[in-house]
Amino acid sequence: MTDVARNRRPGPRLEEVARAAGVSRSTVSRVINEEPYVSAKARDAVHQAIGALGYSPNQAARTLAGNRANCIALVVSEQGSRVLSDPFFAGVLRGVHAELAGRRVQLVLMMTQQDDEQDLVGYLAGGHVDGVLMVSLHGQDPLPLKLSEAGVPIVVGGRPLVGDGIRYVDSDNFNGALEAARYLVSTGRRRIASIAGPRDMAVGMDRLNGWRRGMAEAGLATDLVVHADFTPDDGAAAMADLLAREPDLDAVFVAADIMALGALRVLHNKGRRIPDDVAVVGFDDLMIASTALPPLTTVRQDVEQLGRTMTWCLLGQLAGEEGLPPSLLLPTSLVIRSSA
Amino acid sequence: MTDVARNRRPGPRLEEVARAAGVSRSTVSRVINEEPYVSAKARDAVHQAIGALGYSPNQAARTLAGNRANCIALVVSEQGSRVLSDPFFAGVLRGVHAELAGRRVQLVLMMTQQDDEQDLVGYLAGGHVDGVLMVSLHGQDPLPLKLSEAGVPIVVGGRPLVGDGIRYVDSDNFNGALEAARYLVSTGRRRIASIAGPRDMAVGMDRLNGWRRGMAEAGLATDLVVHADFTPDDGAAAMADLLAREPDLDAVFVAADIMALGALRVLHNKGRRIPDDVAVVGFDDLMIASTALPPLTTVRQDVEQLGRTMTWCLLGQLAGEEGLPPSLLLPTSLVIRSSA
DNA sequence: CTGAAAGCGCTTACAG
DNA sequence: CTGAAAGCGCTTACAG
Repeated sequence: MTDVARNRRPGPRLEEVARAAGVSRSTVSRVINEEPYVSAKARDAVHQAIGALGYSPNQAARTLAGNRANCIALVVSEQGSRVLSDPFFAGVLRGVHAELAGRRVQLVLMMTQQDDEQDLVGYLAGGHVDGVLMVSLHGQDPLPLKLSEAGVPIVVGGRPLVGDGIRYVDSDNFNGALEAARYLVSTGRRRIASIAGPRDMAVGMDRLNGWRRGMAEAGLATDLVVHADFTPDDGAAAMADLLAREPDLDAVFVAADIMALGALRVLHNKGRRIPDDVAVVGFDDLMIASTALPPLTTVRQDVEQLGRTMTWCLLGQLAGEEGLPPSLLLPTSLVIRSSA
Repeated sequence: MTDVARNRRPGPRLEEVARAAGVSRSTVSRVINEEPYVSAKARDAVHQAIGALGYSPNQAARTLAGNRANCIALVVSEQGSRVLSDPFFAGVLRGVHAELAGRRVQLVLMMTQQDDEQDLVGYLAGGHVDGVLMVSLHGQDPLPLKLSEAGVPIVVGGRPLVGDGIRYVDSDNFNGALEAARYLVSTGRRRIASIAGPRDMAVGMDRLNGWRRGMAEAGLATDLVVHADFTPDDGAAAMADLLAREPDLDAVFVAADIMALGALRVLHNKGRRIPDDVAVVGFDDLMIASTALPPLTTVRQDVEQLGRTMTWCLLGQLAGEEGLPPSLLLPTSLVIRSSA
């Protein structure tokens, strides 16, 4: 602390750019913020000065003066802290980042804990961020609604189960599951089970309903359903359960690849040939789907695109754009491999 | 823009806290920053006022006035944009976040692109962040060295191959691989191969060298080595290669679970029983290790702890703590399942 | 232990 | 299209 200069942020200031370009600070600011009503001559001079000096604006000062945070938060509602290793989250993050590239918007990552939710709402509503992207694996999460009520612009990844007006982007889980069901029917399967996701998650219910619709179209029964968590072990337990109830089932639609992994193991251990005896279709198209034994037929969702679209929606909202869709569903596609 | 009040950050200011507590702004600031030389009476009054008003300080103003960013960057050097879905990255991120909890330090996520590296160095060295955590999967990456030379405090996750003075935290890959090798030897294996990682990554070389040392200890040959990328397909190709060269190999140490997945598939397809004919040991202990067929014996590294430790190192450095270790290796442990 | 005052580096009406 | 000036909300020597 003896050397004050060392504590000072290095680099030129807007002031110096103005001097070098022969204009006022106001004009430099306008150029930087790409405002209209700047002469081409002034603009060029400023750009050149910025380049020559290597100027980069102080974000804190911009935020303080502009009453804009230049920052959005990605909030992950953490269930047992396993979210981050989820490929879904990773894909969304990748998409968010890609969409933000080149914009002067920073991404701050926040995770909710059970106890600090009120703090988090206070923080996010307190102007530290301009808007919020949220990935909530748990549909009942009250946080999106609270933030929305607090006036924070928010876009949720995955349909929330509570809060009607909340903008979200999701994969079209219903139609993805419907397509999977139709495919199984088209290949001659008749006794088709489903390992569904949790009841408190929209993704679980939407995929279940899509499968149900497909069964109904074909006049097939929908009694063979077991709900399970999105883990291999739960998928395995569910598969064992289904086989005990109906040894003659000839297909199973598993609402997530990660559960399908467990289901494949159980089918293999019980001596069922895949797909000869039992056809298996998963959902998500994780990397592990293609390396499973046998390679898994599955419904592909593009989670990176989901992240990009969420970000696009939020930025549009922040820019005051008109006519943005309230919510969006992204198409899925069936990837046929060996398991069905 | 007609309603100016709407554009103003909501909530009370430090000024109001000072008034409510009956002290000056300076004193409130000191309390907030936990500085010494504040009377207990003043401290209590301030805390009470903060609570009553629901005050939360404006980070931008703190940053601007304090010449401190209150923010660290997590930089991910992106190779083909597949990094984010890597469980390694996810675990590190979780650890970083956990270690940051409760501190008034924000985490900004940045990804390097090929073309903007100079911009990134400029940005990170420009005082926008106080320090940098970096996860570079590619050991030759010049970025850590450049940042270090630019005076940016940095801690790297995973040993960098260039830049001697750079502080890093890594798992003890050498000893983990050594333990794996010793275990295979102890179970009577004699013709032991290894699928090694890429040569340009420290993690690849360290695990290879650990295995070599274990072989040397037992007087066994180290000729059966194939280098491969950390993907299931590359692991599969490497396994096929090894079997072609030495049909009688009785064990293989695979330097990453994700490659082991492919190796298991090839061994299975070629009719080798695991572990009866060929024992397989992986590295990492990913979730997929326990659900592989058969469940994979592997060397566990605690990547979340890696993230926590990186963060701890960086924060200590920023706080000017003395006697911090230059770099750290975290212990690994062998997890014995069915494959070996 | 405490307060008055300067200053961090921008943006933004306002007046021209 | 442009500039002078006020102000964003804090921190930090400085003086006491």
